[in-house]
Amino acid sequence: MKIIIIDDDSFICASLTTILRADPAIEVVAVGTSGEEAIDLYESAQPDILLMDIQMDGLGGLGAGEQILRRHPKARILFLTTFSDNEYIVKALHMGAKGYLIKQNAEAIAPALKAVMSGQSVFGDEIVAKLPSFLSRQGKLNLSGYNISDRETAIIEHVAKGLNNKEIADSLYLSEGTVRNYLSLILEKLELRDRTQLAVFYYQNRL
Amino acid sequence: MKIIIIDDDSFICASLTTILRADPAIEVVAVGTSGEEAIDLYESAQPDILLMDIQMDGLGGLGAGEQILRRHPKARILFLTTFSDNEYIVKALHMGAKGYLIKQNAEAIAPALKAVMSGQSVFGDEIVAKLPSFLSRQGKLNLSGYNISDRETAIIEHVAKGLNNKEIADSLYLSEGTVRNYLSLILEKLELRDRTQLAVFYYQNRL
DNA sequence: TCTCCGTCATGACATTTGTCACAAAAAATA
DNA sequence: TATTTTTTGTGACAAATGTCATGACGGAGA
Repeated sequence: MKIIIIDDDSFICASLTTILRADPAIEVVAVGTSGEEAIDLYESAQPDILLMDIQMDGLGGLGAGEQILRRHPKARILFLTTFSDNEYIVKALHMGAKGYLIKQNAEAIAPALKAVMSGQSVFGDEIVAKLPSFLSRQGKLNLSGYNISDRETAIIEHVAKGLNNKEIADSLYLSEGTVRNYLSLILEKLELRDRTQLAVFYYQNRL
Repeated sequence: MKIIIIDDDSFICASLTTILRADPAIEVVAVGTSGEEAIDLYESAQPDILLMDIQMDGLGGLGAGEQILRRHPKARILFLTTFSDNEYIVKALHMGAKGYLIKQNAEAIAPALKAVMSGQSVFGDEIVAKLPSFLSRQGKLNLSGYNISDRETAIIEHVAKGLNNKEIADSLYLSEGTVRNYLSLILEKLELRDRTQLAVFYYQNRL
């Protein structure tokens, strides 16, 4: 498979090239040191995978990746990084990158390339470990340990949408006073003070 | 590397075994058809990687994975799935699985196993494509379009912790009245009604 | 059957919250 | 210097919120 390597540190480029050339299945067809170069080289060499540092001067890995993907939506781009920077991870995921690897363990790059070649995406473990903290949507509330009824759960979910007592009452066909009573009970059970703390609790305990 | 295969469909087990045995680097040391069996086999065979269907009767792949990871935090578990179910993806990520593959492309499993063995995590492209929708925005609050000052941002962050006006005032060395005025202004700018809606906004617009 | 529990409700009350008008002090700007 | 703007503050007010006492109703279980 044909690979292009992009890294603004030419020493890293050389190291990667040497390591990858040791694998007969991998052919390094071009090496570059900037995002701009990555775009040109991608056009001319048409590689199977583009292996690119994410932190570079000028356009940077993300910018170059975006432009390449705009022209070639099926491009396989694998980002390399020294540190696992939260912001980059999220942007790379949004962009449609095929992976995000830590430079350190160089011997892991060849297997990663093969996995990408076979249609998967590969992420360094440090990267994956950060993902759960980014996810907050979906999933039910974790109310184990507390004794919360269905009705009460419904109230909690409405509070977490930002509804006031009147709106919750209308929505659930209850009187406003009943909603207030439920809420008072919920707050006591969860050891919270007010509806805002309940909303905070909700969003911090979703999985 | 030593692999255990778990799938409640014994035909799939057989197919996977055949495919993986074709690779000399892979040794299938055990095969099972339930989550309970996975736990026993993991203990007895001590594999490098556990390849397991996520949808099974009884304990299920997630339950078995949780129990195994509790005993062996360094266990490498790779989930297989027929469909990419959102809830499973999120739970698998939280659990600390090393990957999540679609069963369909069977030839991709061996490369994935090698990437996992070398310390990466591997996800099918259909899975990765769903991730961005689970993440919201960047680290800080996305206040573009609104004109929110530093002071106001500080108030917002305190509200999002569940503090009341008095507590915010004490924390920022302001009078309670001032905090109320700021909050009133913030709510107007963000077109929200009360502090609970502000907290909800905060948690839905950050990552 | 009786009791307990969850659901639903009302009224009263104190507190918190959000809004508004107004203004002093400090900082930035002309 | 004169002027705006920003930051901070007060007091008053209505509405929303949270708590409490109290009770009705129905179902599940002892």
